Amino acid sequence: MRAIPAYEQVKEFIRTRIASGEWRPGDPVPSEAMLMAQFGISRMTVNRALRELSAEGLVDRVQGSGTRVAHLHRISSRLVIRDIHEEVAERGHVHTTRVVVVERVKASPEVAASFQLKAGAKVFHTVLVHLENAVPIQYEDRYVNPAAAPDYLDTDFTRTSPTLYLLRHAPLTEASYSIEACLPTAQEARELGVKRTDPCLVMMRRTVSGPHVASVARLVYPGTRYSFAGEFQA
Amino acid sequence: MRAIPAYEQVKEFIRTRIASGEWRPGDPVPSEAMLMAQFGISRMTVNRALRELSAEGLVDRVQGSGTRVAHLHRISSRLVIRDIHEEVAERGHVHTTRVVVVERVKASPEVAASFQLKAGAKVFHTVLVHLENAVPIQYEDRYVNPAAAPDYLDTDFTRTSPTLYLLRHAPLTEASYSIEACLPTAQEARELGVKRTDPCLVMMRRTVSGPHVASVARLVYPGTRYSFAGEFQA
DNA sequence: GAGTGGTCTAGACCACAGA
DNA sequence: CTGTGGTCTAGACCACTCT
Repeated sequence: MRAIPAYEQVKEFIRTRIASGEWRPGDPVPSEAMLMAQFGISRMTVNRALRELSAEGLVDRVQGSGTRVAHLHRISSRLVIRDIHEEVAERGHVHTTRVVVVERVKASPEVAASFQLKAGAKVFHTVLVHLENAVPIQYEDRYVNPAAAPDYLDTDFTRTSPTLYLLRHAPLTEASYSIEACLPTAQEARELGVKRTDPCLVMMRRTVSGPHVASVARLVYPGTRYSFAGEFQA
Repeated sequence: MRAIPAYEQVKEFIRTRIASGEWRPGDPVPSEAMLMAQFGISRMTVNRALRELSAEGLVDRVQGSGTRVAHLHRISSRLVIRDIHEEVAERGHVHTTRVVVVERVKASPEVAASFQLKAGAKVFHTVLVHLENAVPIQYEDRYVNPAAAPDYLDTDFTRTSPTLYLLRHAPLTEASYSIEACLPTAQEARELGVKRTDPCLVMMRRTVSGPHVASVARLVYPGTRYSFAGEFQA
């Protein structure tokens, strides 16, 4: 049994008033001095509560002026890079992997450019199909920079997914992605067991680890079996 | 000219060591007592620095045990609800709107359920097509809860987008979304000027404002003309 | 000048982990 | 038990806004 910290009580007090609509965007929030008196706590504690609410985007604070309920012009959500094995396991399902290609190849001009390497430099290339309860849900076509993960090809991809391997051996420092709707290529359709006319979600992802571009991946999800979902919380 | 706060200096000190790879995931971070001595500052200040790094996901703290560099199992990115007019304008392009349907209708059972209203309750319904430089980029089919925005239908949707109107009149408190790849319906294909076999990104979005579910929208983007993109930063 | 928030200190008590 | 982080206080000085 733990007491709820004072700063949490202050945050909760303010949060509920904003959520209920009692305090509307632009309205002033009681000053630190007010809240000190009202809750009978020290200013550092009130300050922490308000500072955290500000970091969460619920209030705007202006030195010399005061604290107001923020205008939620943009509410935002977190989209996370997760290991697909973990994601499937979390749904209580069985994840398996079919290995299609594992090779060391000369980089095409496009791939070389992504890695900032010379054209023709050797890179690692894997193509895997991820299955959830034996149904294909992701086609993963990935190039890996040997400088970032020299032993990548030694991995048993049926036991350790590329994402997990890379998270462990080439800690992420930065990444970028895009999500599109596309039709699958002939090979993708065949491996995923869908028709060439079935729309798919395609995520292109580029990850950076320290000084290296570590990996460039094309992840194809059958549109009929997968969606990205999330919640926004103010 | 402002001095950099002490807690920021501590954060920066730790951040650079993590980013450079000098401290790897799982490695211990100096304890609060160590950092107090090293920087010659009080514990509250060190504590603030470490607490904020923890909130940012860069370190993990365990009471009684210590602070360690976090394993970036999941790096995350912000996906933002934005007004499409603003988004197009930011690209330096011209945004226009074609109004297809503006009506007050009895809610279907599904829509009523979303709004937690009785089946057959009256709701607002709009269908718009958003164009970027005269090319359709979004088909917006939206239901709005009259309780959350009673004057919604009076809006001139060629001048104020539904998203903007709702952000102003029904401040967001919560939202959820999903993104899928689908083929467009016959009407969507016609309005967007794409073939029925052209894959589209479909975002379903549900927004909550105070006590009400404010709006449920189906946003259809031609896959050939649009993608969601973003960056991840640790 | 009065009121606001931004930062900082030097203590304190507590809960928890690990040897 | 020692060392860790979690919380809190009662002051303090400063920078800023608004009138």
